[in-house]
Amino acid sequence: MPQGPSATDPDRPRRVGGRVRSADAHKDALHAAVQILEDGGYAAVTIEGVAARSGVAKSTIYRWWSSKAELVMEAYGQLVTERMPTPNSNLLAEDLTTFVTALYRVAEHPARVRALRGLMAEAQLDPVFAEAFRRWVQSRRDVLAGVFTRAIDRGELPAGLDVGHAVDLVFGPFWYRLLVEHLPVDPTEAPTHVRRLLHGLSDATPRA
Amino acid sequence: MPQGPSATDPDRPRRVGGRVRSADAHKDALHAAVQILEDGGYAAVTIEGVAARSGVAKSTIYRWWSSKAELVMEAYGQLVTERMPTPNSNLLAEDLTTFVTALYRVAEHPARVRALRGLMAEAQLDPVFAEAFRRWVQSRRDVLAGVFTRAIDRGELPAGLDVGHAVDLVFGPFWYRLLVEHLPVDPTEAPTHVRRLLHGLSDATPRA
Amino acid sequence: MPQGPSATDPDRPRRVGGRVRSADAHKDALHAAVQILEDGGYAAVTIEGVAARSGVAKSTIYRWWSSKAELVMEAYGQLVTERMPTPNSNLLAEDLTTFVTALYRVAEHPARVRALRGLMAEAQLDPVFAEAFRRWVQSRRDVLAGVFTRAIDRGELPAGLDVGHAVDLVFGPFWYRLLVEHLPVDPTEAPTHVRRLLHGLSDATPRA
Amino acid sequence: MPQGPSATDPDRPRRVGGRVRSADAHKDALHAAVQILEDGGYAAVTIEGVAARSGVAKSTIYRWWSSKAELVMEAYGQLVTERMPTPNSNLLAEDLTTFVTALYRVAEHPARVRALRGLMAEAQLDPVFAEAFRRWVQSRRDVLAGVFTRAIDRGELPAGLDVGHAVDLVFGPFWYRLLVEHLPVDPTEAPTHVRRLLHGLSDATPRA
DNA sequence: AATTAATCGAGACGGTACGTCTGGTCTTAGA
DNA sequence: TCTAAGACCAGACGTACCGTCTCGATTAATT
Repeated sequence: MPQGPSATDPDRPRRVGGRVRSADAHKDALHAAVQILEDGGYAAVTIEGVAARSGVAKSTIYRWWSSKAELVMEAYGQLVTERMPTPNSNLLAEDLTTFVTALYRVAEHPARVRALRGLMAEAQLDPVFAEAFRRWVQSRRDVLAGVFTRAIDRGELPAGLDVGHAVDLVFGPFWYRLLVEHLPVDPTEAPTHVRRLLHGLSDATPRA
Repeated sequence: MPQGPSATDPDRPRRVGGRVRSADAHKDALHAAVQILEDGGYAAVTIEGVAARSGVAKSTIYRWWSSKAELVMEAYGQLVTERMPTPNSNLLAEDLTTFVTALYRVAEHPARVRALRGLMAEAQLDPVFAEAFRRWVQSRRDVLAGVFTRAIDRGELPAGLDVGHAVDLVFGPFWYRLLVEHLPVDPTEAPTHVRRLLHGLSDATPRA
Repeated sequence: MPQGPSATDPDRPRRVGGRVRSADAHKDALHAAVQILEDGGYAAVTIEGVAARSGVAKSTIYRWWSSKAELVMEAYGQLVTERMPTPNSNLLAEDLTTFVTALYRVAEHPARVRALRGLMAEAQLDPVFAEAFRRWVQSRRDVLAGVFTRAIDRGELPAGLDVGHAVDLVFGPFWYRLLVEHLPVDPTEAPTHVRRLLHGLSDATPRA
Repeated sequence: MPQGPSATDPDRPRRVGGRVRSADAHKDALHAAVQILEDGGYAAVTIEGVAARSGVAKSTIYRWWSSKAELVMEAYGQLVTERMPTPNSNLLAEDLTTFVTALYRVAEHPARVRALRGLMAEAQLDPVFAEAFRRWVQSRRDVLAGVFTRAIDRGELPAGLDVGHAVDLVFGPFWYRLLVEHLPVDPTEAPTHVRRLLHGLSDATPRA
């Protein structure tokens, strides 16, 4: 999503003849989707509703996005992604804290939270979309995996570390709170969480 | 959910007059819901379909459950709950390993995984259901929180531990893998995960 | 309906033991039916609604009336019937005018009109009720047929007169206007209508 | 009904874009409605059933007809209408006999009788439909009113004749017998009925 | 006084049909 | 060739009543 012109990029060169692709229709549909999402949450977004609000025909929307999730993903995924840092100091604790703080900050934007939750929901219901969603998630995971790998290279972490599990220990609790809302996601807790992660539950001095 | 007769309990006493509640209808509807869920996933469950398959009238189903999510939740929540242990040895590592292993074993039953994923999805789309779902999740969290609290009492964990976060470090990665399926949930990895949790990512000897 | 104790007569003798029929329940149900009818028209009358409004159980209503039409018929049919005269002067024109005027006066009571129209509608939809309705209609026709027969006996009408058709020429236009409402039913027009009937459309002096 | 393209006319011009109205769907729905009507009577007609039998989607039926009465009216109203003559000899008796005979012949087709009775019933229960029904009835009345008006112009009937009442004296008894079924509607009786109408009940020689 | 029988209310049951809604496909007119 | 409009089939939604059916409680007349 962040890299290169997507298949639905309205500015891509036309192949042969025919009416030129309407950049307005594309933009209008995305805009309407975002508006409805912020107004009424993910469940309120329907292709029908986006078509009505944007003035873009239903069939045109179906031509460019295979489901409302794809549409919302294009509208919001990038938005969420572009603000995430790729920290690279020479200190794991610092890199992690930077990353986790930025991650937790997403929760400060209710519309983005609604979007993320909606996308996760859609991934559960539609296997085809799940595939696209998983790819996006993986791209996010790769960034964090890089942080851990570099720490291993520097000798800050044991060579045998299960990086996949380490990444899950960061994203897992984040998503879990986002989805269940049993506890708030609070950026100020990020440093504490990072320390707990590095030194374990048994460690007596997480605030040292 | 585990405690006391629910509002839909067919055995609750009648208030005054009226035909007695049919335990069969209750049971049949739940059973049909579970069957359809296991056959075709959560999205395949419809009130219409449950009525048709169970022979219970649609109106009867609506009388007792306000949505298919409530219905599936009653059918599956209980099923999942009753298989989860409440470990209570005097060793945290042992209790945790027991709990996490049992938790990860849920992933060995594809139908249950489908159910859990569907319930989580529904919670994202329907705020009313989210409330019920959160209560169920909390009841599961409470069990694990008890394990941690007892460990603190025994001095195995620092008194200042954020128990909520500790619980999230167990359930978060589990749900995350369940929902995204980027990596398998493997019960044999449970001991490793527990050791990582207790001693931190920096610890060099998680397999000690 | 006017003659003899009906099957639903609350005063009929009980066979052996048992709780005595509740006159209140009977009265309350009829009363509620009339109220709903006057509020919202015949289509608004439902057994469910009558039960709710009257506090009489649905099963009790079904015990005494086989359909809402029977119920409305008992509540309204008698009311309509009892006001109709059985004129018997020695002058056909006078008898007819008396009868027709009384008949047309029914239209002055909107609730009775609604009831009659509803009963006629029900008779079209439910063959069983149609039978009962036809009997009631016939009892009304018999009264008028008597008027004509006596006029024939007195020599005021030809012996070969088709009395059935004569009766239809009175009730037919009345019902027709009641049901279609293309023209009002006006008691003051009764004398004119009677004269037209007796002397024919060709007659030049109906107002003589 | 006879004049101009109706709102449900499948041949009316489209405004701008959009898929063209399916004449098949229109025709199939009407056909299924007629079939069900002839099979089981008016009460057996349901939108659900028409949809199932015709293969036309329920939503499509609702797009074009607001109720089953509108649908049946379109299917049957026209059928009944087109067979009715507009007689115009120079003799009232002849015109009337022609008209009444044709009218009474409708009773020879049980399916049409069922349709007419059902439409009349619906008009009693649904005020919106009643309006449409009244318009159709009025168009039928106008034909007969024309017969009377021409007779007045020719001097065959008195100038002061209440034409509305005269029309009622023809249609009233017809509908009354159709709806109550206390006596058959017999086309061979048409001449007698016409003579009675023209010369009055008192006339001794209706068969002259 | 106990028994018996019919009533009453309440309300659950399986059903049918309602009219609405969304989804995804298809077909046209016009740019 | 593409867009916008909008009709089409499909099928689930949640609601309203239907007519039937248990229930426990009540109410006489009969033993």
